[in-house]
Amino acid sequence: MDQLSLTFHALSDPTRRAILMRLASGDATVNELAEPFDLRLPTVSKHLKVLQEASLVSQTREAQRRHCHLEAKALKEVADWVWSYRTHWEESFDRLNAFLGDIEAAGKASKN
Amino acid sequence: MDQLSLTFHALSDPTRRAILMRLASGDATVNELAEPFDLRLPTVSKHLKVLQEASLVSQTREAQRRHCHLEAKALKEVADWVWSYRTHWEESFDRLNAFLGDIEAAGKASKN
DNA sequence: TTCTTATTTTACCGATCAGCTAATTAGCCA
DNA sequence: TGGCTAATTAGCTGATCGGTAAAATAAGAA
Repeated sequence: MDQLSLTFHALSDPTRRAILMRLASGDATVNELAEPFDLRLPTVSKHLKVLQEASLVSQTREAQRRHCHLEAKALKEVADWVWSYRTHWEESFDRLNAFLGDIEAAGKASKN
Repeated sequence: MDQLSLTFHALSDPTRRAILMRLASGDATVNELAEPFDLRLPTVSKHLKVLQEASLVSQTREAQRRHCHLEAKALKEVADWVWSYRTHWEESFDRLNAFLGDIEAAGKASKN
């Protein structure tokens, strides 16, 4: 599978996005990451595996503990991909603005 | 399912991303979209349904034809989400720069 | 009305997904 | 060694996925 598909798939799960958000505030062990969820440890472990395969998270070992770290580079690749569509949402924004402009103009015209 | 999960899931398939890229260059019918792929029409039709449920594509009917249109607003929501992690990839960029700076400094020092 | 074109719906298949429990690995400590 | 803690692996389930063929729907054309 290509990198972008792996990344988008990893991000398509709310639990995995929550894990990323948690890691944005600092590294954490698997147990710490699992704590806020109503999920068994193997489930969280599996989610972490998906995030690692998408290069969104890395782990370093210290004794039995695994310290998980957010790898933002993969997120930047998503940002770059989606950014290439920027002109399209700016276009619709322009069309909306033009439409609202027309309404305003019509409103002013009706007052004269 | 929440909007972001729908959108990320829709984007996790390369065929669907290719469809979006094609639509970025202009509206197209279902048959036109299917043409470059080695896929049956129902398959493409299903992909389009996923994209529509994620609000990434809209359709308007003209006779039998369905004209598909890229809806970039959903992409902007992805951009906004991923943009909130900006500081993290800038951080690692800074760390890389600092590292390269150190190497450069060490190189210059060794020449003296 | 029948034919053709455009597209969706239905029903099926094998693969993958997210969750679970139970068992296993790995490393610390007594 | 044996036990405790941290985490993964193995194996199961039901749901969803991406693909198919075949049938149904919709609307213009003959």
